Amino acid sequence: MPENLQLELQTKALLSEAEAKEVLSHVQVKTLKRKEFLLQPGMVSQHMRFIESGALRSYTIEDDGSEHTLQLGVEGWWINDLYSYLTQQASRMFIQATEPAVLSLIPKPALDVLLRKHPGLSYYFLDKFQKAYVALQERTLEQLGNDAKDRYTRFCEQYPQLEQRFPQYMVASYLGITPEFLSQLRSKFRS
Amino acid sequence: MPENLQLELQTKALLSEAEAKEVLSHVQVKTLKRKEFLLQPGMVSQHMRFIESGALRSYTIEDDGSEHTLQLGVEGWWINDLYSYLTQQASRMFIQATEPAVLSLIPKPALDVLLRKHPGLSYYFLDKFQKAYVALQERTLEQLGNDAKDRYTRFCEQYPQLEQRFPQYMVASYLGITPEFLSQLRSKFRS
DNA sequence: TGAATTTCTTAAAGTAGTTTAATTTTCAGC
DNA sequence: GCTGAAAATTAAACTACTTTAAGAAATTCA
Repeated sequence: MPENLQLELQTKALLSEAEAKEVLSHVQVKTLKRKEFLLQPGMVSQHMRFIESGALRSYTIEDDGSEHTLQLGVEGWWINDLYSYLTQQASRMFIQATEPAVLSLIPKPALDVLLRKHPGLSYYFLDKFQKAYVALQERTLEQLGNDAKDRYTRFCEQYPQLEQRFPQYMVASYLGITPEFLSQLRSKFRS
Repeated sequence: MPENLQLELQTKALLSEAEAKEVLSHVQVKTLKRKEFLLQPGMVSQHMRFIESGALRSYTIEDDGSEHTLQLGVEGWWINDLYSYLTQQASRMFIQATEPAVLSLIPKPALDVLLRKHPGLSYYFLDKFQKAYVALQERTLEQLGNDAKDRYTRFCEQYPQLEQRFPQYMVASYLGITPEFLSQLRSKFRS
């Protein structure tokens, strides 16, 4: 079933078919209905999670009830609370399916062993982790320096597939603006 | 000379005195005058950099001339462009001394070897890296969710030593507001 | 297919933060 | 201790974004 993960491992992590199959032998497949949760506050993230199909969002809820979107992800992406996964501490995040989704989960203990065994896999995850860090740094600088219109246009350029796929209010929450203001921006943008 | 680094390695990375001395044998000491640069755009970060004494700031300059502060650091902290260091790509950042400073530099090739040799050192840097990631994530959520006043008060709580030590306009640029507005916030805060 | 729910839009009034500009204060370095 | 430069303050006018509210459009799933 985890065909997309196998493809990813062979083409991106440069594993042989046999190596990829070995990784897949540890994988649990998880199916989520729309609105179902993959992770909730208080839980510890026990797996690396690859999206085979569907779409998910990770977000926090503040004391005042406001939601802040950390990540939007679709098939072919990894989604996780890396903090909770790496430190094995309780998460403060929700990860929820925004469309029916199928995920491949690699349990941390199994992955830790596999990483030592297959250098290609280590490099792949090291690279993913570095890219996650850099993307976060970019986002921090973006928020410091640019107004909402610029942030939105760059978001559309950078992630054209996401802008179509997620409700506007989630995109607004990712960008740090209200859905009403995003709606205004979009209508100005069209004319 | 690198006494603070030795202390850090022995108490935080839990290295023996002999191990710490081995690390120190690879260290270059660099002295910076106020306003001197440790890193500039286009350069590749070749070292892990520990602040023995003094204070530094890392920041970018946008096309429109505006500055955005990524990190403020004082003695006992590490400061770097991790992206450039890890990927060995050209940096887009400035790192500048805001006070006369002394740094201990560990060249990347030497550190890569040391990390394999001393597990304590690996765990120490893995932990540092995870914390850097988490701090960045916190900052992203902070900026999405809180207004300037809240961000400033939390900054003061979290880093009381920094608020005193750096010019206000750098703190403002770290928080993503103008120095004028930070000045207003501060005067409201006092009364 | 149709009803219920969720999402999006529009607009007016309000607010948080910026800009500009002039003045004062602080501080580095001789 | 002086001096020039850098940093901080203040205030008024302005703008980007939020809030509130109400109606329209789209989507889900029974």
